[in-house]
Parts: sequence; structure tokens; C-alpha cells
Amino acid sequence: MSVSVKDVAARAGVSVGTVSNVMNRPEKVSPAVAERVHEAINALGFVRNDAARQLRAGHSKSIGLIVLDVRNPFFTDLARGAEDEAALAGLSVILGNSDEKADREASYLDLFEQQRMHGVLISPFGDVTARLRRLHDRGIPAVLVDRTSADTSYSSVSVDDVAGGGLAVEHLIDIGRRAIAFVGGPEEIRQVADRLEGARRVVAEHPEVSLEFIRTRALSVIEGREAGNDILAREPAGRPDAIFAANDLIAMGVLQALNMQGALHVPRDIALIGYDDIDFASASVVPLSSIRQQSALIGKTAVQILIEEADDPTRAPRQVVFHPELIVRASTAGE
Amino acid sequence: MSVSVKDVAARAGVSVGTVSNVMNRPEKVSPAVAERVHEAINALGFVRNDAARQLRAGHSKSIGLIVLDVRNPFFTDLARGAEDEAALAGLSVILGNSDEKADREASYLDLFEQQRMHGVLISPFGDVTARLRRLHDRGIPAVLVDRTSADTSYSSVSVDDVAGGGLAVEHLIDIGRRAIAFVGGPEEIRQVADRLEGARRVVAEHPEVSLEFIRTRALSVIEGREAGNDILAREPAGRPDAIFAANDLIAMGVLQALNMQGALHVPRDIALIGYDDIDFASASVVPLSSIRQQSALIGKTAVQILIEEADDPTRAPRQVVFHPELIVRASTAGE
DNA sequence: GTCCGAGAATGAATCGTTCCAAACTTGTGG
DNA sequence: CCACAAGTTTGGAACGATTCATTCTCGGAC
Repeated sequence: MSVSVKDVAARAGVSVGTVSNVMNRPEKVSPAVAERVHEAINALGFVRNDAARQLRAGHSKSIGLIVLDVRNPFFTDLARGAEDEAALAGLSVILGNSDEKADREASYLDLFEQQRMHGVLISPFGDVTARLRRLHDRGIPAVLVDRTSADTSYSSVSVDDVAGGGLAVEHLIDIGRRAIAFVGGPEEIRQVADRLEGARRVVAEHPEVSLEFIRTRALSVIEGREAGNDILAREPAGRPDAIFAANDLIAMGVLQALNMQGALHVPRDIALIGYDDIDFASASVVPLSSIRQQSALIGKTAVQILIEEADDPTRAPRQVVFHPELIVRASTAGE
Repeated sequence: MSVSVKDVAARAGVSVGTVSNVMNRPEKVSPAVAERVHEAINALGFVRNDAARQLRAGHSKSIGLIVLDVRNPFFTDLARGAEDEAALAGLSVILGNSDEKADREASYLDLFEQQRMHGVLISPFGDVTARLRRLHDRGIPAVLVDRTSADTSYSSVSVDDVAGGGLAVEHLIDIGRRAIAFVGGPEEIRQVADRLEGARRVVAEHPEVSLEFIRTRALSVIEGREAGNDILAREPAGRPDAIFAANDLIAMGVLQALNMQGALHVPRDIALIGYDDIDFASASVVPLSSIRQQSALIGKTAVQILIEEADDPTRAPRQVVFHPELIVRASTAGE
């Protein structure tokens, strides 16, 4: 049925300990023996039983990653960065999609605890502090991603959305716009609140610039289109000359509305900038300027911190904050 | 450090065997004892070590799922269906994203083999027959999803793309269109070829209808827009009166081009139907008709088959093919 | 009062790998 | 020729949950 080290050892004429050494500390074993063992492994098609290895080691060689939404490119890029970094340390990443549901999030945490993961990266939805504490007591470190922890007892890696909001608005001002509208919502979403806050701060430094807040019920294309239609319905004098959308989906909706039957021209009549820099952003009718987050770098950094904490559980938690980047495309081009 | 059944047993004043019974065959144990054991479990914060359980059982309680692209809603919905079905059997699903890369696919298969997964669902990219054979020999069944297996030694669950192509074109004919264009490519992609084939078959039954094939280099928005611009540049008489796009991204690109400055009206001048029914489809400027696949049902069914095969490895492989569904929206509305 | 059997609880064996102290081998210097 | 060190290899204990043959307990039948 199942080929074990014992079978490999028998065929190679060595002890099981030696087979283990060949796989885990090759430098301890003579080349001739190593060769024989490898031959036996291939001939028998031996594949190590991870459960046994884990049982002995006390914890697994996998890192659990729980994200809010696998469909969001931000998280898939983050996951990719995490995987690549984990691979360097011989670890693999198991991806869990909480889909912004507390019960799904909890069941992944249960699973990861049962599996004695090497560590857990989580973009939390519900209140997970109690659970993370349990994991920590069990020797499983956790790092929060895309969210700063309220208490600083866990490490976190996030992006400065306030700075991102500032970047977007500074750019709009740079190209000469003065009447800016922020479209997005609800403000309960931290990212929305922070981006708006960043926009407000920059506007406060420029007395000649005004900022209007157009609230949406969600961050979707349809909501963006409704907001765009509202703007279109106004007197020309009452329209903003630039729009900062809380994310690219909103921006795309706004663009569709403004562009309908060529009513208004982007960027001539109204400049438009989004947030997240999703693939669709560069593929829309008018390629969209946006704010890009270094998603892969976040994942990579989070894994680095996780590995450090796993090696030395007494290490003090760290909060890393990255700064987003402005991507200029046609929707805010020229004057 | 780590709380084991032994600790629980000591606190509850019973043997380890009884603790195991409480967790795995509660009917074998008296209520009074069960109560004491549960109290001890909670008090000590005991969580079963999955590695030990697995080692004993010979295989894990997880199903591995390898998809071509986690960002594709088709696969996330499929994964959701699989998870829900697996949960009913007390299994969990581990998601791996091959991202259409053979090396990533291979490393997930390695991982799943090391972990002695309960079974593997895979939407294959490279040639995985040799590897699946190995898994099978080791007692790990595999089910192919979204692809019929060339040889019938593995079960598979897929969608009939030929039928889907037929559905789309029948609908266009039903609303009175006669000059149909299929936009998509490259034909090497099985889905593209099948959808085109389905379209051809239906057209062959209607002598009054013509089918034109407009090839694209990829299934992206940009390629779709280029195709749309080409059509727009033609003499009005040379334009089709209906377009069947190989997927929704292509359709969105086509729509953007046709709609630019209100040049052509969809569906009055040209009717348009896509494929996949992605979220964006209903959110585009003109809500898009599309062909929907029962993604969740595919995942659910694949898990059912997998569990059956895991229970009885001698079971003959089955090929299940689902039929897609027509979703009518504004882009093909009325006459 | 004894015997029987059903139900409940026990505990030793088991899974496959890793670790490590001990045993073995080889080569070198005295 | 022996002692010794360095380099290799060995074999058994350990990890923690599950299983199952065995033992125990208790109530009822005779």
C-alpha cells in the first residue's frame, strides 16, 4: 500500500535513520550511501508522509492565509507574494477565503489550529483577538495584513490609505483641478474613511480647492454609475472638474455614466482617478489613473515577520506600514 | 505546552480511549462521562492534533482543489460549492491556484501527495496523468473539473460548451438576427473551440443565417474592443446584426467600442451575448446577456464523486456533463 | 446466591518520521 | 600496534490520536 522510510531503508540496505538523514541533513551522509538511498526512493516512488513528520516536529510546514475576498486582485497578489517568500523557507501557503463571513473565518482558524500551522496571516473580519491569543499560546504566531491591529500585541502589515487618498488628490490639484468630488462609501469601511481623510487633509492645505463628498452605498460599478448620472444631471457650473473614486469599480461606473453618448469627456471635462489599480483599470474605455498598493510586497513582508516570530516567540510585535503609489493614465492626462 | 488527550483524560479521570470515544463515537459513551470529558476539554482548551489523527487514519480529512485561476468567478463559485458539500462529510477543502503554470500545478500535487489528501479535484493545465496515476496508486482519488479527461480512467465533471455555444446562437436567431459574428480566440483554448463549434452546428441548421468568425489573440477586454472597432469601421451593410462573444470580457470590450460616442446602439443595431455570466456582465453600460455555468453545482458534484471513490476505490470512473443556461438581459432584449 | 450478558471503559499497539546517544569505521600519529 | 579523533551509521524512543480485544460493572433471570 504505502511506501515508508522502512521500505526505502530495506531496499538501500541502510537503517531508517540514514534515510532520514539523506533527506534532511545530506551533509551528514556519505555520497555513496546517499546515491543508493536516492535510487531506492525513486524506484519505490517514496513520498514522505507529512502527517508523521508534523507529528514529530510539533507543527506543520504550512502557513495559513485568510483573506476577505479571493476574487479581489489585491489579495491574490498578496497571496502570491506570500507564497514566493514562504517557498524560500521551504514552507507552503494554504489559502482560506473568509468572504467577509465570521463563521467561515472562524472555521478556517479552527482548521489551522488543528493542523498546528507554522503561522497564520489574516486579514481579519470579525473579532479574532481571542482566537489569535489561543493560537499564540499554542506557539502559532499570527500577523495581521491590510489592517493595523487595535492593540499592538500582534504584528501587522498594512498600507497607508490616508497617504493614498492624499496622493490622488495632490495629483488632481497638480493638473490644475479645483473642484474635486470624492465618490465612495459607506464610510464605515475603514479603507473608504481613510482615503477620504487623506483627501480632506490635502484639500485643507489648498484654500482654492473644494472637496465634495458624494456617498455611495457600496463599492460597486452600479453605485458608481448612479453617482455619475447624478453629476451628469447637474447644471454644468455645478459639476466638479475632477473625481476621486474610492476604488476602481466605482471609478468605472462613473466613467460609464459620464461617457454615455459622449456627454462629457474624460479627462477634458472631468478628470477621474480610482484606487487599487485592478486589471480592468487599464482596460477601460479611457484607461484609468489609479493608486496602486504593493500587494505582493505586503505578503512577502508579512511572511518574513511570521517566520521570525515562529523562530523566536519572544520577539516584540512590529507594525509595518507601506506607502501606495500613483499610476497616471489617460483619465487624468494633460491639462 | 501542548494539551493532549492524555491531559484531558487525566483531568476527567478516564482513559485516553474514552476521550477518543467521546469525540468520535459519542453513542458508545455514557452521558455522565461524556459530560466530564467535555468539561475537561473546555477547561484545558484542548484541540485535536490533526497530524496524529491523520497518521493513524492513513489519510487526511482535506480535499485538495487546484484551479487555473482563483480570480475567475467561475472557479471561486465552484470552490464554494465544493466546500459546502465537503463540509457535510466533515471534510475541508484546500484551495491551490495553479495560475495556468505547470510548475505551480506540480508543486501543489506534490504537497497534496505528501499530505495524503482525502482526494484531489483538479482543473488540469499541464499533463498530469502520470501524477494522478501515482496518487491513485496511493489511494488518493482524483476528479477532473471543467475538463473531460482524454482517457476515461478518471472521473470528470464539466460543462458542455458546445451546447452553450448553441444556446447563445439559437437565442440570437430567435430574436430575428441573421448575420452573426463569433468573436474570440485563440481556437487552441478548448472552451473557445467548443463554443464556436456549438455555434456552427446551430447555424448549419438555418440556411438563412450566416456565421462569421472574428479571431482575437486572447480573451480580454482590450482584444474585444479592437474587434469592435474593426466592425465599427466597416460599411454599415457589411456589419453583423448580432455578436456572440467567446466570453464576457470580450463582450465588454466589443460593447465599449460599439457604444463609443453612441455610434451604434446595442441591441437595436447589433445584439450582443457573452459567456460565463460574470458579475461585471450585469453591471456594464448595457446589461449583458450571457451563458451561465452552474459553477457551484459542478464543485458539489465533483466532491460527491470524490467521496464515493475514496470510500470504494474500485468504483468505475464517471463522466458528468452539465448543461449551461441562457441568461437574457438588455443586450439582446426585444427585436 | 450465582450466572449471564449487555453496555461501558480500558490500555497497549499502531501509524511513519525525526532525533540523538551510542556504536562502528577509518585514518593518523606516536 | 594502539589510542584517538573525526566521520558515518545505527536503532530505538518519541510525537498524539485511534482502534480493538479485553476487562469491568451492573442489573436481571433462574
